Amino acid sequence: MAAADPIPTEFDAARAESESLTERILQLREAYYGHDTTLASDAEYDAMVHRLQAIEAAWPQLAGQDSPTQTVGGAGIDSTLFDPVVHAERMYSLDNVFSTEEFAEWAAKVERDAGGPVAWLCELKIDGLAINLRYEHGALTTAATRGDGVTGEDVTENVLRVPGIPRRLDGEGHPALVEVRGEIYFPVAAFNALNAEQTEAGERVFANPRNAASGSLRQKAAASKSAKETDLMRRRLERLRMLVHGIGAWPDPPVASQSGVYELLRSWGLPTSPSYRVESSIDGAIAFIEHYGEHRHSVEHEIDGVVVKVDDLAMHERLGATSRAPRWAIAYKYPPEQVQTRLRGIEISIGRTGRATPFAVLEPIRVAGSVVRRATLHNQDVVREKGVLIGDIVVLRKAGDVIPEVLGPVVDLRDGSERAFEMPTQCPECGSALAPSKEGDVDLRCPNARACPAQVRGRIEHIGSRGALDIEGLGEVSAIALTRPHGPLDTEAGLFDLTIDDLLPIEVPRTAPVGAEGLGVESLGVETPYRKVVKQARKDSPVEYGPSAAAEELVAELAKAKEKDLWRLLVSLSIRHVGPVAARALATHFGSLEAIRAASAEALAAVDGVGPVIAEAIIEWFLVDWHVEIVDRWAASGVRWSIPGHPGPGAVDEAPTGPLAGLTVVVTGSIEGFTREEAEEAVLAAGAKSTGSVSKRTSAVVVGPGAGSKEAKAIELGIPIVPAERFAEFLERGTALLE
DNA sequence: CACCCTCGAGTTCA
DNA sequence: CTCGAGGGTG
Repeated sequence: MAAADPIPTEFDAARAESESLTERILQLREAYYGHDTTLASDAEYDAMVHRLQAIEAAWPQLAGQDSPTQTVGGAGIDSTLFDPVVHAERMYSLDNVFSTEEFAEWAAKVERDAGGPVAWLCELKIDGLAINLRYEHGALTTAATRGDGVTGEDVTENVLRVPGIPRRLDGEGHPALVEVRGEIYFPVAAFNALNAEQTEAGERVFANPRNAASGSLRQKAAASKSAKETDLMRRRLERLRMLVHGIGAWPDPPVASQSGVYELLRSWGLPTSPSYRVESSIDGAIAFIEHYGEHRHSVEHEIDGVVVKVDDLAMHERLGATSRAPRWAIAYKYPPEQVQTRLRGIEISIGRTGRATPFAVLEPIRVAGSVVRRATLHNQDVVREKGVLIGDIVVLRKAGDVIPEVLGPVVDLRDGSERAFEMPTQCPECGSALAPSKEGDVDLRCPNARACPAQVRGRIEHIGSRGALDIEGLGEVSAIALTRPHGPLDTEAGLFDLTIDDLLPIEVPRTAPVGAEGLGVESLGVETPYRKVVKQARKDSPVEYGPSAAAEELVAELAKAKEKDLWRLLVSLSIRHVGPVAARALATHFGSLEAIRAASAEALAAVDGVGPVIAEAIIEWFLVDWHVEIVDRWAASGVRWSIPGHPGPGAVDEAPTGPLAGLTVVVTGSIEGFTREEAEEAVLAAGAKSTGSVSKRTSAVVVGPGAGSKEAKAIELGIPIVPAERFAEFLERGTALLE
């Protein structure tokens, strides 16, 4: 259940502090502006605002539109730019809850006050900018921002450019005065496009759609601006949308419920949300909250929560409001998917191919359910494009809810101490000079493929990985252990010669617990993953050691790996551009490594899926002595470099046969009775190609539980979907099943 | 010359 | 799982 992300206890403290700060700040502000008195020094006031900003940076769900941080400084009312508008009726903000338990408590209290069950109107809380439209006798007279709830800014001129907002209401008999409240927002797609354009133009990106909407609406047309600038501004406004969700300043509307209000607004030609629902129970409302918690991305705009309102308008009257917020509505806030945190530094990691990849070292922060401390920055160009400086507060999100991604800096929070990242010139692991592998390449590489510890470690880990030899017990941890200084391996050449005796002495320093790095805790000792105490007769007699289960397993798995498929062995050589697909094509065509080695560039490039570049990469690979040594030593250890019974190069007709011949199939989600690997093997065995991404060339997508974006993509492209239960049937009958 | 695909990489959790 | 980069294909 995505809705009730477990909230750490610090959250409650942060929330309490932000509430008391908000109250204090608003009091001081009122005293200052309203009564011309000062209850605190400017410095004290500033300190409070800063503290609140810091809390909101760490807990963005606490930063609502009505927070004093949103209405002071930066985004606040600036009378020099926009005329103030006093709302005919105050624009309230909403109280927030952050868990379903809290929501249930609130709702139960409302039902007690109401004396019985209540109908709940549930709607999506859009991450946009609250706007008040004032209609007099059916004609739009002003559009204003929320401001502090009492006074906002006149942004009529800009709002008129937002599509879908009528200047005149449809129908007849409109009240002399009515205020229509709603949210102006950027649809996610338009927001992404806008940020892409900003990046391209060398301008700063917007941290979120709300800032973008606010920035766009608060642009000022000026005679000083060029026609081009004015045009740009218009285009931006035309990408905005509005949804309305309330009325004000109309004492006796001719409807009895909030949902009735929406129908009325819709009949007037105003844009209302298509996704609201009236639920007859608290559980129903919770189900709505949970549903959209899991489908936050299936609507066109960002959702930061759900608003639940009592549907009956008479009840609104009865329940009334506190000084800030009505008692008949509440905002349920989802845990944020975008947060801000400090970029402590940018470091370089060296991959198995020697590629130097910069990654962000972040102040640890919780995003979408896990604590993130690092995020990849891909390469120098990406660092530059994102415009992040070391020391910046950056916006972070989880792309696809999994991979942390730095979106960009919060420029407003810079204090001048930030510094630019400079790409190092030396490999952090072996000190070699980094250089592009060929002219004009963006990526820098460590040239020391043979001895750079990072590269050797990476290659050995790769050999054990699922896409290569799939060796149980050979993952990241054992790759580190095996390649430590004075460890048994200095390249992968000796991998299959490893014996239990080689493994026994391996010692790995115990890693410091998270958070204790650099605290001078040096005496953590070592771990001995491959040996265990067998016996010790008496306390003072010598200890006898024997191999641990991990050691036995690794040796046994290595022995098994020697006879795995030729294509897997090929993949494990880390030849550039030779992954599972190219390796399969090469293996079936040539049948043995010897045949591949003997082949000319033309012969290699003639294989389907192999072109001149891959061919060249293979030929060059075999020209390196220590590469050949890997092949020879593995062969001497019993590695089978050929497909038994293969008739020889080019002899195998590659035209696939079988029920799925000629199809391209994608498998996603979990399929009962198959691992992912097995399912893909089965697809291949049936004569189809198995690929990882859905495109218009895909023939069918096999969808099991847990499928994500790929299923959506398939539906979007109209590609046939095979449910997991019918997978076996599909393998036998092929396309016949699809008709 | 598009467009699609594969490769390579980073990250985090169960 | 997602992205960028760059190779391969129609």
